[in-house]
Amino acid sequence: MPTETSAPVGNQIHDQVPRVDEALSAAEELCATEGLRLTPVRRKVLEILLQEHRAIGAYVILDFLRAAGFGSQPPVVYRALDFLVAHGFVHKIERLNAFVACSRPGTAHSPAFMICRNCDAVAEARSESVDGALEAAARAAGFQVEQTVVEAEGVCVVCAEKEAT
Amino acid sequence: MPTETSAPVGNQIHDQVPRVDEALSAAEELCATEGLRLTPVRRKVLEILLQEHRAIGAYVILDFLRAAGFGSQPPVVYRALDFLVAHGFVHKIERLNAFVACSRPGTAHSPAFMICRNCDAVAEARSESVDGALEAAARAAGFQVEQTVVEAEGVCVVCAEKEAT
DNA sequence: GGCCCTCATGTTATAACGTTTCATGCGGCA
DNA sequence: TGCCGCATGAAACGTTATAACATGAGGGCC
Repeated sequence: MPTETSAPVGNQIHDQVPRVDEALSAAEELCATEGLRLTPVRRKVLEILLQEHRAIGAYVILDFLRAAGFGSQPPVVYRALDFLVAHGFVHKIERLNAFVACSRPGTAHSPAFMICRNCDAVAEARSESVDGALEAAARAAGFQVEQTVVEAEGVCVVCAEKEAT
Repeated sequence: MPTETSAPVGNQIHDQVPRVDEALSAAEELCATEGLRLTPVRRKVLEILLQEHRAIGAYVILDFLRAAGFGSQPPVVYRALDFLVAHGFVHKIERLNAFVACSRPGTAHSPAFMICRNCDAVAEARSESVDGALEAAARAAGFQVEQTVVEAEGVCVVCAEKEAT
């Protein structure tokens, strides 16, 4: 199975659509075993993010919710996002003030992201070594790390090829 | 000379006030040699951030500017911040949507930050090893990194001691 | 001097992101 | 049945950031 870091970033956008249902089912199971409630709004928000497969803003999600007949006030989407982020189904991309579905839910991880400035694709990479380096620097400063934000902005393979022409 | 990573995070807040003028002069020199214009607004914004020595929001800076007789509309402060960030005098802390003076201007670096969730102290750490790890992960994904955001949120030494009591 | 060009600033308005607050409803449980 | 905890609905507001257009200061050039 290819990891996020070994697959070219730009290509991840393809080949994902049929997996949305699968990912939703997995999320439901995960919630069931952990006593969490994947309510209709939460489920819908996760579905939207899985379908987009890129980082989108809260108000874009809100538009989708409205179209699907859910409440359309900001707290609706932010509450759902709070839940999904807290339980690892979704990540926030701080650089973009946007949200993306987690590509490996259920596994504890503090991910690193590669953000293409051209096509907005966001790839989630494993970041063990990054976290290790960060943790070492923190320890030297007497700092206790609780959460990390690691985001790289640049150009994905696909867009780099286009720019080269 | 102690580096940012070897000094305890919470302590950095002290012992910095007398250096504001010094840092401002250094910035002026740097601009002179590079053909950049450190205009009054830009200089004032940098001075404000140097005095605060912690991350503050754009609208807080704007309040200071207003009090100092400068324009008080958002674009005034955002334009100054754009300049200062672009030329490495100031960093944006994405996690906080706030800005902090660079502790090592003039030296090319993509810093890592330690943010205390209790006292809001922000320490700038060197991140060579973090960047290296990130760069390696990116290369494996065919991704060209242009900029990085590395921020750790947690508890600084001083606050950890207080919490322990 | 007069002209033009560039860059910085001033100002109005608006977009985008996020929270507070209070009310409503629904399921579990004593 | 009443109570409680949690999720939702909705109104209002607060915060962060940008677009768009006008004004002005300085520098080079004829």
